[in-house]
Amino acid sequence: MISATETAKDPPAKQPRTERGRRTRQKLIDAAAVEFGEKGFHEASIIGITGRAGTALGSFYTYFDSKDEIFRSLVKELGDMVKTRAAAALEPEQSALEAERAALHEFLEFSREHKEIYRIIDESEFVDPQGYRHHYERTARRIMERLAHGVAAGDLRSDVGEVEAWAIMGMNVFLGLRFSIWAEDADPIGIADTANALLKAGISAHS
Amino acid sequence: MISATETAKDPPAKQPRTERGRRTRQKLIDAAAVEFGEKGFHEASIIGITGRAGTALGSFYTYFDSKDEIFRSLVKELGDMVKTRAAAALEPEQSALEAERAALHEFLEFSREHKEIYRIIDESEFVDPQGYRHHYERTARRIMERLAHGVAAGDLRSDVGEVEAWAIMGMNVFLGLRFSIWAEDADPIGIADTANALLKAGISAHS
Amino acid sequence: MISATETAKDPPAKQPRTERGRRTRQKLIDAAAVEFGEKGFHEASIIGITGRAGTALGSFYTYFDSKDEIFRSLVKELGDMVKTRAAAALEPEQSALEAERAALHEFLEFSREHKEIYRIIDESEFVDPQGYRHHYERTARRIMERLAHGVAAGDLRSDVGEVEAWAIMGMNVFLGLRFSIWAEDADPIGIADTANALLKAGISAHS
Amino acid sequence: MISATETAKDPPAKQPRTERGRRTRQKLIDAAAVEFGEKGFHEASIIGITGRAGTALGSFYTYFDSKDEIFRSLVKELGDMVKTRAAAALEPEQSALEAERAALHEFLEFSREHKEIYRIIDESEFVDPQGYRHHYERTARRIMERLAHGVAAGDLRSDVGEVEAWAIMGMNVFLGLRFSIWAEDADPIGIADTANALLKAGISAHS
DNA sequence: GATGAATGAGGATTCATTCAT
DNA sequence: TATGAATGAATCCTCATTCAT
Repeated sequence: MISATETAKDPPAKQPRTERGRRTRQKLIDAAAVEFGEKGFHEASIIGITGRAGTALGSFYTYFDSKDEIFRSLVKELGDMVKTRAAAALEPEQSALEAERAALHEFLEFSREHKEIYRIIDESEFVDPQGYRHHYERTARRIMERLAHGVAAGDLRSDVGEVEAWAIMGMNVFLGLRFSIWAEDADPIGIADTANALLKAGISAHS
Repeated sequence: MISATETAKDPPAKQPRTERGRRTRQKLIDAAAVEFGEKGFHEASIIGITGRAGTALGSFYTYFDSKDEIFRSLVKELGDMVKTRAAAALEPEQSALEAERAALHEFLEFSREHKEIYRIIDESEFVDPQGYRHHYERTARRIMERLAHGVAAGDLRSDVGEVEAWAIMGMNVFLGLRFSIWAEDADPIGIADTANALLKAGISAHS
Repeated sequence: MISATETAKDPPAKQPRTERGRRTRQKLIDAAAVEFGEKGFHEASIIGITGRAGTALGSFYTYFDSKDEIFRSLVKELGDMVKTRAAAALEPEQSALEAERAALHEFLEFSREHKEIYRIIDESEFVDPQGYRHHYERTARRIMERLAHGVAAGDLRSDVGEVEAWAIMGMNVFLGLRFSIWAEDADPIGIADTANALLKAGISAHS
Repeated sequence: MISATETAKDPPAKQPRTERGRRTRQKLIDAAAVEFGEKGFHEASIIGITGRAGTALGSFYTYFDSKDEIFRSLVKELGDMVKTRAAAALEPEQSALEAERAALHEFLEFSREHKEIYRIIDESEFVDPQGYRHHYERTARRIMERLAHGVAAGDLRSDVGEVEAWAIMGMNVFLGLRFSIWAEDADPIGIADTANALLKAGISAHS
């Protein structure tokens, strides 16, 4: 149902062969994150990227085949960062609900540090549809795995599954949009607690 | 879920004076929905739109000032449709939870009929950022109003508020993405029921 | 052996729909002949072509999809011109040898008027290999047909065929290069007579 | 037919000092023959050449000043090869016609072994126009000298001269194109015989 | 109103050549 | 000598928009 593996073949790409090359490539990726985050894919320009990176225009093509390719690299890198950050926030003995609270909290913090992530992931729907879909499917899968653990541990209702995973992901994404990107007018911990209360017992008065 | 976005000042636009003109204009709007939905804003072209509409390139500018303008018109039109549909699905005597279930169910059905809506609303983030933000803020506000009703009626916990509204909107949007746009491998009624159970009592085993 | 037909499908191309458009297109073709003849394909530029044609850069793309395409159109046009001119020079009652003399003479004259033809046909070997091959194969075929007539009429030896056709074409092309393109230091009529004497009786002293 | 083109001043070029260097240089020349023959001058790239040669990009400039220079070196090398081959095919006591037959036959064989020669010589028209012209003028001169010998020996008509030399060169080049490069569907000996019969007595039935 | 030709700013991309290691 | 990263000039092509008919 949900694709089971990371894309088999990362494009072989032009991998730098020296340390100096590796550094230049990274400068370009970082610059691209800023440029794309600020202007969006279509308004962004290679000149803008290399300008920010402090390299010559041509150097871009030493490391990337095209504007599309660096964008895709960026989407993947951001996805990896989210995954890493989320994983780091989890602790072995946590209950399923505590894990979701920690994951959301971490995501809210991460989004505040990397505001560009929303525009880049959102725009990947048009620039790199496969990467876009992959991003959300892998994220949903991670949530499902956590939920499955919770079910196995007896923390969660036994019928909890994919629908709940996508619902949780949607909650998280929109809470990030509202409280990390558009305004920081509420404490991430409070948001995470509130959302967690919803998950724990719903919103009904007579639970 | 996805509602009309009225940009502050609706420029009076070039209104057709004759019936023939009105028909030509509508043909262009319909063609634009297909073109934008299929290709996204930037890949779409005026030629593509007029080609589908069966009019000459120049005729486009008889009715619209720019590519941006027809895009915004389209967003507005789609928003109006959803608004109408959503309103029709609600019933006066419904409880707050029943209203949310009905709203989600209707949205899932609508999304299946108008798959282009996701791409168009999503892309408005880049084409008409103000409209994009406005769209979600107003939708969240509408949900908040329903929740407030529920609180007043004693159906919902008294601390339910903005965070829950955004969480619900996020759930709905992502459930639509997964189960209406990407695949129709589950029954909208079942999805709506499952999501509603989450809202009602959470996912914990010991509620 | 030698392909029997003109290429089935001339690319549909962007045909002008008005008289004005037809004129603009022709201005571009004429300008391209000069530009390509002067600079060669790779040094030539679209700006150079539109500059000579007196049109805007973008107008080029109203009529041609690419630099390659106009080049190919040109190769074809030149090939057609050669064919037309050669045909016009032939007369019904001519003997085979007289026909060859007339064809060579006409070609020498034509080459003097259209010196760009050599560079363009020659460069088509690299830009439009199919067109290049097609050009010489169709020319050889025409010569073969004339020779076959001559054989049938009893003017020529009965074993005359494809080898002789290619030999004659080669003679003509190189005589044109030497006496029409590089220098006009001899009279086309004299050249044609001399070459025709070779065809008639060879160069041996004891024929 | 295709002979060495010595551009007025052979720049001393970067001669390798060591045996290892000499070998690297030769690897580059060989690789260039393949690359240019396959892609033509403009489509060929230095990276393509060094890739085939198995050297680093930068090493190219240790041995050649530019892409043009290696191209010219290649033309010269090919020319030297043909010159050697042609000379070896001629014999002292041959009649003028026999010499032409032997020269054509040898050229047809050589072209089959070195199909790249056509593309490289042809493209020199654009890359090294002086060399191109020089090449054919010198080849024509060589044929003229052979013809002059034949006239002196009484083998050939006394009015045979430059026109016939260019005609013969053209025949040979186009027979090579047709029967060595494009297809090998006929025996070089047969071709040479047929062409020689034309030279000997023409194509007329009543010679 | 309808038509389609004309316009030109704007940007991605290539690749020969230079240079630091 | 060998290596491969860095450079940037050069140009093709797109397409929204304007305009003449």
